[in-house]
Amino acid sequence: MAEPNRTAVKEEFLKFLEEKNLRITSQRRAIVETVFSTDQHFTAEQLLEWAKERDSSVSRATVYRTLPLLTESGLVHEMDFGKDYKIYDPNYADHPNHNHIICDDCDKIVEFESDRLDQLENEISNELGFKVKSQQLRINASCEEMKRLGACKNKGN
Amino acid sequence: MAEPNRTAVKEEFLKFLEEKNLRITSQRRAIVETVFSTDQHFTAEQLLEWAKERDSSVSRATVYRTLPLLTESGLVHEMDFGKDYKIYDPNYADHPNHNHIICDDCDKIVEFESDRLDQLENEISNELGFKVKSQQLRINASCEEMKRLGACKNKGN
DNA sequence: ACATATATTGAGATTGCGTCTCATTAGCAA
DNA sequence: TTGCTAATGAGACGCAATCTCAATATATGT
Repeated sequence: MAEPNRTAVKEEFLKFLEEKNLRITSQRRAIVETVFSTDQHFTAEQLLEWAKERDSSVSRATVYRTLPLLTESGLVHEMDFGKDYKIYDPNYADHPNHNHIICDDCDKIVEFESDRLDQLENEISNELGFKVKSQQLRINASCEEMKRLGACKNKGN
Repeated sequence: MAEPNRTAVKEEFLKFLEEKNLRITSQRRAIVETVFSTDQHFTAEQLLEWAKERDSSVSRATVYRTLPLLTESGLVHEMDFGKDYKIYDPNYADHPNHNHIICDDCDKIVEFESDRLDQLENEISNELGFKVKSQQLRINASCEEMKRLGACKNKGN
């Protein structure tokens, strides 16, 4: 997976701000630069720390105020793995519907996409009278058991 | 959906405690009675309030200490809907694989089960080298949009 | 460039869920 | 009953996230 075109994503977010008549401040610039200069998942507190290195004037309040804008723009995805903090994924623009398998044995997180899954979700939601806005499937799994069966397709760990 | 056999579930949990050499205290009795006397979802704080009505000696600490036992027993399911509190579901013994649609318009939570979904999850996990242990699908949806289309199947609200 | 309207900011107080501490109490087995 | 020790309650604490409000900075029109 090659490094995505980060510049385009950054500009897309600035355009998003403009369209909402929101101002492009130096702090928001620093945050956007930070977010789309990595493809790692991060927490709000991590983002605060990183953004502060870029522009020490960035405050916790601004980070927490900007994150909802980032998720609303559809360029960052907010995830909940059952911890008491949220995790953000800056790769969402490229893979808007990906899901996660968390391995309870080795803590590995594997992402996957599935058109069949998306379609099934839409079907079920429509039947129940809803229109899907977003979805999050989390599968907790075991790789040990697959190793025992000789069917584990994971490399290390 | 008929009222499930609550007495059996309560006893199952007491047996679970016994097997782990844990003591059956009056507070735990009150909590168990409370949990399995409803089929509604609840938060830890709600459970505390309800259990206190039954036995005023039940404290916050004991509720928070008992909830992990309830989930470990498999009789209650802990869920994370992205809020800053967790939600607990006492119907899990009867419907161990159900999923949730949360309506962002009216906050309604609808449960559903789907064999096709379960099967698809198993398929995908196997392909990736994992064995499913548990899963949680959350669909955030809109009923307003369906109403606009005249396709909303929800009654009130 | 400059002035104006107002969106945005930072510092720090505050909220709220959940956890921890520790002295006291109460199950339960012998 | 006794003794061991799991379990308890009250309240302190931790931590992510939100809120307040006076000060500041941005975008727009002139």
